[in-house]
Amino acid sequence: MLECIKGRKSSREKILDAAAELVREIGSGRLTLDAVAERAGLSKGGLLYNFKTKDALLQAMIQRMIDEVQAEKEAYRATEAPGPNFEARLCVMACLSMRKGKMREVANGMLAASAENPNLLEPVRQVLGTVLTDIKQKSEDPEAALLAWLAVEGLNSMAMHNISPFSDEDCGMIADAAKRLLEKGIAS
Amino acid sequence: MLECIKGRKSSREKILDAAAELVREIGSGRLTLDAVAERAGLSKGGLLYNFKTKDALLQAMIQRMIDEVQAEKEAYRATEAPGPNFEARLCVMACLSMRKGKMREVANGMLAASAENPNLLEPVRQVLGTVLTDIKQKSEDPEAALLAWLAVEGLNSMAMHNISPFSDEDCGMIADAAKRLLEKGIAS
DNA sequence: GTCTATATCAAGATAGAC
DNA sequence: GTCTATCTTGATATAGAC
Repeated sequence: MLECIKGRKSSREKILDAAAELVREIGSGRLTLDAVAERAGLSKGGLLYNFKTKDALLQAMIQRMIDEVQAEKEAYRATEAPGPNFEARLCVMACLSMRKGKMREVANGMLAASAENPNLLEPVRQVLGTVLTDIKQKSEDPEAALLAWLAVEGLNSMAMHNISPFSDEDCGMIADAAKRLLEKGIAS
Repeated sequence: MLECIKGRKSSREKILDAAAELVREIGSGRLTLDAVAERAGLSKGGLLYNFKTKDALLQAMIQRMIDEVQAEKEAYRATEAPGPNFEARLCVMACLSMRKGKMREVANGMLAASAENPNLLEPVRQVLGTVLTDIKQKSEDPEAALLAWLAVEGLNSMAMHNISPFSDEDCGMIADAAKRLLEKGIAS
């Protein structure tokens, strides 16, 4: 949060980027400090100065993912037009934004943490719990809202594991369908 | 397929069960041959007689998962009442059945393979591709069908990573909502 | 703040006895 | 078909120089 005075990214950011990139390339369980250090352009010593242990690195990857999604959601809160199932719509939009740009890589932190030490996912657990109660309480149609949210989570999960069979057009169509479901609900 | 003459499970089955169990307990990236051997009740030598390499074990875990889901789907094909989006309904039902019993553990094979060697997920990729074209072609309402399928996949993904915030009642409600979406479609 | 060197340990795989 | 070594590699983490 404080690192942006210089034009260059801080070492921490470069390291987190490198780690997230590597997960997809070599597998979440093969993420080694050596590989991260090389990709980030410093030595293992330099890496371990920034993150005392591998768990600390993974924890930071998780936290960054959570922060980015949260920020994305709040950005949509400011720009989205009001309407039914507003809170769920924000979640869906934020999830969908994980398909593009840096966010896509950032999500790999979850895979890496899950592989190494499932306990590190505790913060994610908590966020999902909050989102669930939020959607349940604030939605005009909670069932449609949960289906839409889960659908984009499913989409993201497949993308994260690199097994998504969906083309970009498919994804656009699904995104539209999810938004329509949020607006109109399930037919009766 | 041929191992069921004796009352006992074959060694291969015991090994696959042990491996699937361990993934959730210690993390997909920490799955070691030693741990699997101990849990399965044999030595590492015995384990490596059954599976020449760790990749072979992971590949077998993946294949078993695919086979079980496929079998579940075909079982539903025989018993489910006909109706709209029939093919999608089978997929949704099969996915939902992964929440119970042995199936739940079996799905962990995907995590283990993803951690160790993402290429091992290729069979999963192919199955998902087939399911997608199937649902697209055979559904009266492809958009509703895809949303319902993705929603239960999202549910499974969270369960697989042990980050699901959904209670059993939640899951029942979501399952019902997904089925209703398949029957009635999105409101217009 | 980053580097090299190294200690320590765990994991996959092999060989051969039973 | 299963067991007990053992080989070899690679990965985390530490210590201390620059």
